[in-house]
Amino acid sequence: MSELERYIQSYFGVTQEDLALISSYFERVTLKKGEHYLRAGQHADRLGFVQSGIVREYVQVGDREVTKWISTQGYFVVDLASFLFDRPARWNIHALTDVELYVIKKQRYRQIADAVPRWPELEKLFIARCFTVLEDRVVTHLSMTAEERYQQLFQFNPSLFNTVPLQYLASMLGMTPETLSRLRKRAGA
Amino acid sequence: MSELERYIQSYFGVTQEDLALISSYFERVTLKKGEHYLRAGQHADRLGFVQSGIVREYVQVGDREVTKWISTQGYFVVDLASFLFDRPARWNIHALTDVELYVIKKQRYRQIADAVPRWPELEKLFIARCFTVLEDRVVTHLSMTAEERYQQLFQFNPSLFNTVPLQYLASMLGMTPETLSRLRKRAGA
DNA sequence: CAAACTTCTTGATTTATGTCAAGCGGACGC
DNA sequence: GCGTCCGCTTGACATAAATCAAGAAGTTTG
Repeated sequence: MSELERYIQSYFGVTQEDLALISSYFERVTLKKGEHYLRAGQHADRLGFVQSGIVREYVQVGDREVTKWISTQGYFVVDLASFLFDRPARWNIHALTDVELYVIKKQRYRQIADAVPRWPELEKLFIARCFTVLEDRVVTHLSMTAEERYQQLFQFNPSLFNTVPLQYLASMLGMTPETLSRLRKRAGA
Repeated sequence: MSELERYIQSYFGVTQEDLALISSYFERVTLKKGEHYLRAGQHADRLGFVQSGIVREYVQVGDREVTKWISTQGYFVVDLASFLFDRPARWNIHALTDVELYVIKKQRYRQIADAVPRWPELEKLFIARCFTVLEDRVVTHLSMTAEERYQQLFQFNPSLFNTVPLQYLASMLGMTPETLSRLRKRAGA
């Protein structure tokens, strides 16, 4: 059972047959460190699942890059607005390490619904979960200081701070690299 | 055609028959100014649609209230995690004016899917739209100053600043009432 | 292996925003 | 109509975080 299948199983709770069917629709894609999987302005016509490696989603704002999210094993990577609504992608998606993905094209993705009748319902629940995670993230920014946001992320996933360049974590937390560096020093002391 | 029907029509593009059917599942509820529609910890077993009036969604954080969103005509109000996943509500939902809602109970809501086969798909797309709006809101907090966030909201919906107490808008924008007051003064001058 | 980049840290300083406190003014009840 | 309350503004000050600049540490490249 691949990581993808394990993930679909745990989140969507489908049968073994459906599981094999769904995962057969994906194809394996590898990215070299530094390679782009998607660039803003393109059409995101495929959905990726991170099997291994680290992927960064960012948006160019003026002369700086704002990291929206870092995806590691078990995350899907996509520009959802582009994928579902055929709009130009807003996010750049970029490999921070060598990456293995399972990827499904939009056209094939649509066929899942035919093969698995409950799929739209499962998919709805999945997206709703993502929505509620983002709701929390917004509240985080409305109610916490930079230090509290750092502490929260560190407690949730300390290993990120070994594996991901700190400048990207700082951006994702909404602070400068200098500030993150100082918070880390303070927390460590 | 009610505002609710117009809204469902424009977003979900269903037939006249489906439209009438769906809207018949809702019932009209009114709230007095200051009344709570939902309190954190309760189970949100109903979904509301704002027909008129202004509704505030907030969360208690320590000794202060953080306003997550202000809903006016055309918005749905619900704690989605509670409604879909039967978890205790995290948001308080509170009438800032007298409010007219159309409300549907979860049990009846489930019946829509039986009556309108395309419903799970439509619902998925609707939630996905909400998700992408929140994605933008997160990026807003990662990349903009308090002043830029104020400008953005003011340009998007200036009338909010006449109709909603500024303290709540300040909270929703992630700043103090004093800061919002000063930004408004500066922008006006 | 050394040079050239990156990335991170650290210090000095500036700026944006928060906090505290006082006062103004409109809305509401009596 | 007058006091009271509530929401907003304003000022003085404190603090968090950004910016600018330099240097250290680690990595990649030739």
